Amino acid sequence: MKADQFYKCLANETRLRCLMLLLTRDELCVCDIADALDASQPMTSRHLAQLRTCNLVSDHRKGQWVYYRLHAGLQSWQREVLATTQEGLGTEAPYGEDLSRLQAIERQNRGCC
Amino acid sequence: MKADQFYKCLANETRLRCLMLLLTRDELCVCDIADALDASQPMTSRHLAQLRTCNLVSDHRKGQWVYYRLHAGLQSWQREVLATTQEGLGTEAPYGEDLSRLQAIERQNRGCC
DNA sequence: CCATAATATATGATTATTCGAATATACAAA
DNA sequence: TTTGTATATTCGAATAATCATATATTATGG
Repeated sequence: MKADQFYKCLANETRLRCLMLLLTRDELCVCDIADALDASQPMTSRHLAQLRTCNLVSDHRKGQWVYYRLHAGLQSWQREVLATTQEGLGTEAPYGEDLSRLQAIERQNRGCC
Repeated sequence: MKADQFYKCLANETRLRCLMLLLTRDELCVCDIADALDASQPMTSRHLAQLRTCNLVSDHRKGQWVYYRLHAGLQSWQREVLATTQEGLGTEAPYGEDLSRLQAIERQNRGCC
């Protein structure tokens, strides 16, 4: 993938928020991501699909849920860029809040969604 | 600056090429950048102006030339992202070629432009 | 099979980005 | 002041991205 294409994927707050969340977990289902972002399901799905198309994330269905994770084939410098971003952003809005909401969701969910 | 805004600046090959070149030098004038990129002067200028507006680079005039450099106020994680990108891209096209052309230009220039 | 939940995609409107071409400005040297 | 070189800006057209809404699709439970 070309570098500017990679950065185009990061150049949208919704997608960046998805990626920051995925960086903290092995995998996440769409509904939890949407809830954590406090965003609509279609919007969340569309941006995840775009990340999938660009091979930044991969997905797999488990029953009625679809789980996304960072793509295993990400180049190491790309993964490093994402990690650096997360450290740099720290608990800044809205990224910190997303993580708090995700944790609250996970406490509620004794299963999923 | 918001993170997605930062990445919007990197999401264009011309701007990314400019930044990669600036990362290797203390400062560069517009004409040398344009020549190194083998791009038109207006296009180079427009993208540098955009980077300036977003505070990724700063400029100063020295006689008839305008020099650009990475902005001193860049957050450290942003500078790290740029450095990681450069390492990751290595000598990939067109970034490697840009640097070769720049070096050729610098050998010719006993002064500037 | 039916109803429902989770997810994906399509549609249409709006806005943003990009580029080339043309023009403008700033400075230097003659 | 004129000429030339360096740089910036503006304009219009083409393309791309974004969002909200509506509709499909897929799987689960009854």
